[in-house]
Amino acid sequence: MQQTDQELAAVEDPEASDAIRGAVIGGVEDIRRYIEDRILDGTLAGGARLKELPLADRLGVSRGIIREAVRLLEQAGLVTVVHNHGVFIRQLSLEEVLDLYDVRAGLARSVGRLVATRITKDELDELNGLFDRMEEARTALDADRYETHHLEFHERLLAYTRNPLLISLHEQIEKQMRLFLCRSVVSLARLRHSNRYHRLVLDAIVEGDPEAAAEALEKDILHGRERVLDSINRDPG
Amino acid sequence: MQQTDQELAAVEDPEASDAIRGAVIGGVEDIRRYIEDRILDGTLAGGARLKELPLADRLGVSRGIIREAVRLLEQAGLVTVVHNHGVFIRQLSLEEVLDLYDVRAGLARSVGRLVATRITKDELDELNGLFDRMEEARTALDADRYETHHLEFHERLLAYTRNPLLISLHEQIEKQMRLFLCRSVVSLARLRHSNRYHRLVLDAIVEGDPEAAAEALEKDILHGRERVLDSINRDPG
DNA sequence: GCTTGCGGGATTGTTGACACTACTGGCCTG
DNA sequence: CAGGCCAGTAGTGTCAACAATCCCGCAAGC
Repeated sequence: MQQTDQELAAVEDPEASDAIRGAVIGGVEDIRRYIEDRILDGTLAGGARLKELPLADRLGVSRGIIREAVRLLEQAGLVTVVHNHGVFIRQLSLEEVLDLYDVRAGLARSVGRLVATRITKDELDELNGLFDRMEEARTALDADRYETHHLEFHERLLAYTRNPLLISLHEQIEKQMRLFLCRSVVSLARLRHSNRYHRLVLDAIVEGDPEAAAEALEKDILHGRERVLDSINRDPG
Repeated sequence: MQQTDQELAAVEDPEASDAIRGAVIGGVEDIRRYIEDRILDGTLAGGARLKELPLADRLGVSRGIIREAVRLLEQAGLVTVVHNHGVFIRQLSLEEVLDLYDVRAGLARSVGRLVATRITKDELDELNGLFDRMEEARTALDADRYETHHLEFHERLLAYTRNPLLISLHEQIEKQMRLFLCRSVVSLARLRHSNRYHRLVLDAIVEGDPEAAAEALEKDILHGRERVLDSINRDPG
């Protein structure tokens, strides 16, 4: 809405119509989400083949719908389609995972820069509250609760950038990462060191220093990248 | 190829099969490229409606193929699909374009960091050659030739990161940007200032300083963002 | 014994038709 | 004359069937 002087466009405006409808969508998107969920929860393991007919049968829809949903997932990097052969759940090599981290590091930097610029007082309070709860969980060595708050922390951070594309890309990258490690193993070592960068991020935001916030978030991701490398070197395969 | 000790995988390996086939693909991908080209060259203007049946008829394929290609384009952010209403060429608001720049700035940073780390001597020579040719064109005020070399410069830079995901995302972002400004207007002002950051990038790479290279490339993009804002403010609408 | 050619079965690629929805224009009514 | 109702039509959503391709197993030949 709130666009008043742009109605001169001869072309139709999809947004307006979408606002009216929008509620009851159904169809391809549902199927996509179903398959995606099955991939992310490990039901469909990496490398597994996805047969269209059984899946269509199981979900009570036609193969056409499945194929459309698969194209979405292909573009999102969750499956690989081989012509005349089938669709396979994507399996990431170590190299590809490291590539993911490198991309995510850049995105994290944008997140830091934007959040520090755009955050409101209330939102900052929210982040501070989450940080405190993380500290609590950390000192109590409660990995599960720490992880819950940690996820929430990053989710909020992302939302406060107010950049839908950034949010969308970040989610896409994170989904691909989950292809590699279905359940993020929260090591105690990670628990011990993790909050350091979050403190830096919050400090930078309070100071209104976008560069420092960006730096801290980027380093956080690159630190995670090194951790993956280390864990692989220590335990190959 | 060159993967010798990973043949133990019980699951099928789509990559290997893809290498064998791969040459003659045809099908959805061709259709996708056709539509994409028509969008990027302005034949299909932003906001225009894309009717499946005429398009399928024109290209001599069925509507199913079109629909699959459209899903690809939807995920790539080039079209918007409104349920029961149609598919529209995406039209970017100024805000969305600025969001694109913010994301691209982060990606550019990753590019700089990786290139400075991984580039070879020959590749650096290649970049230096391109830079010199850009300087030539710049002093001659030959905007077209400058733009050609400029595009090549960034393309090479991107390739030298050796990060396929980064390359793919960058291309995706750039395609979306072209939705906004079909023909990038090369102003003389831009011509005058543009090579500064490229010099910084090359210097940083020579010095083997990833941080500086990342910084220069990020600033280059953010500079472009400001330029867009200025040009809009100067010439609204 | 190993390779090579060849059906058989399964799965993907593609198509045309049917069902449903939303817009369009005219008509009827107040 | 204005406003709303109602077919008609264009276009999308969905489906089931047909055609093409590939993998697997088997048998024949060297």
